[in-house]
Amino acid sequence: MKTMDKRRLEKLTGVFKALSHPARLWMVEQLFDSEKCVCEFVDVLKLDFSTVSKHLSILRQAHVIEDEKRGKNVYYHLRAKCIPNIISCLESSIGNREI
Amino acid sequence: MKTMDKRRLEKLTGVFKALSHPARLWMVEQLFDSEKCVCEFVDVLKLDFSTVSKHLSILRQAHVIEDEKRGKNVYYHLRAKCIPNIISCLESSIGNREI
DNA sequence: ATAACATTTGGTTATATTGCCAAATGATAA
DNA sequence: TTATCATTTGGCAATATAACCAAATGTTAT
Repeated sequence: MKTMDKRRLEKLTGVFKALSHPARLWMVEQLFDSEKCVCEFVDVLKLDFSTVSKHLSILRQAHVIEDEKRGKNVYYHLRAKCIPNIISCLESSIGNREI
Repeated sequence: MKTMDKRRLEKLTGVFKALSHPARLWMVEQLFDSEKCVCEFVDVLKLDFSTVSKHLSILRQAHVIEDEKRGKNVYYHLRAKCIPNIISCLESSIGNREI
């Protein structure tokens, strides 16, 4: 495992780690077709505003999503455009077969 | 967030969680072109045998890899064949741009 | 300027993950 | 059978993560 490989691995694992929480993955999926503001997530997830904000921050740091302040709100967009494909690929590869 | 969606999300986050550790992701990459036995990973990673075995177990439970006992050894194979594509897709989407 | 709103940050506690060691298992070799 | 080798399992300590609450920030409305 080379040094440069280490940094590459950390970047990649950062993305996977960001996607490895149900609330975060769900929010990412909500961004597939349109931007959302933080409050929209809070309403549905029934988590504290601060909790949702921290989850979004983890996704942003991993470059999965990006934020845009507009008026009083912050809107989040999908940045890593390949994630929809990744999810459907994994679902057909793993999700179908039980056991 | 529907109930069935919840199970789907947990399955998917299980895969992402499995891939979200540098040693595990590295081992998965080693399996891209050929099977490996546990001892081969231990030698390079310099982690305890038991630690490596547990990491592999997490990957197996997530259906990312599968094991095959042969003689004294256990050989691991890649099971989720789309993972090489996923990684290269993420690398071009995220890995290239700094900040 | 002050108030109200949306979001983030800091702090704390509960839970989960990671790593090692030691012991258990399971297969082959002597 | 006994010994040996490869791997897994159980248990423990250190660290990381997730949730909440309270306080801080920044923006718009009055």
